Amino acid sequence: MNNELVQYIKTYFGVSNSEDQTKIASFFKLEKLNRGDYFLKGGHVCHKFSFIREGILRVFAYHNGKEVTQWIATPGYFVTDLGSFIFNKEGSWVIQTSTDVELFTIDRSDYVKLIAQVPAWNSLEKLFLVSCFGAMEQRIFQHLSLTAEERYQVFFEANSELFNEVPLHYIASMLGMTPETFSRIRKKRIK
Amino acid sequence: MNNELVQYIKTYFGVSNSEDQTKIASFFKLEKLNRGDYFLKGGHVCHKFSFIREGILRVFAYHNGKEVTQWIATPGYFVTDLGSFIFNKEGSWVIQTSTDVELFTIDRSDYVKLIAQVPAWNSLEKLFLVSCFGAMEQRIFQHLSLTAEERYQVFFEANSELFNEVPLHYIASMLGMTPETFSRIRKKRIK
DNA sequence: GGATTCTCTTGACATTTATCAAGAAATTAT
DNA sequence: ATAATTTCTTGATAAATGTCAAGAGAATCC
Repeated sequence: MNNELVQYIKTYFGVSNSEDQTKIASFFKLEKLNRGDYFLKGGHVCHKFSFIREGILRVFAYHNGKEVTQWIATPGYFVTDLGSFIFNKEGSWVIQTSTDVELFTIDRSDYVKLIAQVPAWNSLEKLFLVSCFGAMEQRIFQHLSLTAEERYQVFFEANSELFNEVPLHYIASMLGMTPETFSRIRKKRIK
Repeated sequence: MNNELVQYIKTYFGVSNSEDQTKIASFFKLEKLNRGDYFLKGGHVCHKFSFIREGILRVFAYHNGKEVTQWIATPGYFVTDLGSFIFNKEGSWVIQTSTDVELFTIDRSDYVKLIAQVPAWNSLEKLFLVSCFGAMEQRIFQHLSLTAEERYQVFFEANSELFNEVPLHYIASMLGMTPETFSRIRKKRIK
């Protein structure tokens, strides 16, 4: 387990110092959730930051009474409501497991300790956030410059496995189209 | 000048320690650009991070030979190609002034010194990035859940001054619609 | 200050995407 | 196993948005 987590930490934060790796890893605890459980309920403060070892979670919010999927979080990546976790304020998102899930989780009080005990942490986390920032810029750019069909294609090429793992209307929503449009694009592309 | 910059630094990073404020401010230098100048040219590495004292810059990229505006940067905010600046790699964006501009600028070598001399910096910058991260999440959510007209309305309510300061087709592009659609929405709303 | 370019609008029309309704297929619950 | 629910597809139609073309007005250049 620790090796796995250490690997995530290396990948995410580029920690090369092995002492830091071990120290950072020691703050995270294995957490299991059942399918359908909430990682974060609407209107609550998010007190956890987790790497996903196994399983899938969906980040969404309501708009006009409908669920709009903002992101689908998969193994090897992290999950949290970042603003809520860092600033200890009410979250913007609902986060729910879509399958049974295994996480490496740190809660806020341990996170505070981690920052105190690993001086490099803030720098590492900053670099990590800059990477995320760039990914979000690209995602916005796609909405400014691509059609629904092109967004489908780009996403499919990078995430084809996911299409067998979650209801497709989650992906449709995350790409900013209705399930019907999504279905018609698929039909066209399979021919 | 310094007071102004110190104010930005307080606003952005929530620095309360006045010694840090002064120290941070001392690394930034006033830079003036003329209208039409490039802050960052396509394919180059971005070696600056700047607060905007006066004027407007546009962040864009090309798609199918057309300029797509990703962001319009205004006074009181910052401008850079973050991933390029931090990781010293080729930028994703072109950044061009839309008016004459006055900036408080730090270049990469001074940025390295700043990090070394102000221990709190990484932590401050991290918090700043988390805020930006949340803003981008919201922007994506708007593309998933709002129509062009609704995006217009939300943006107009928060940024009405901007509509007198830049060509409207920049704003149209940034909101993910054509200038024609933008124009028709305006017509409808003015009545 | 006249020419040129850029900006914005408008109309006609095409295309994309959403909506509504229905049903088949798959999954889940009892 | 059966029923209930969810997921996915399909068709018909409506609405939103894009494209192309033209022109008026404003800003900019020489």
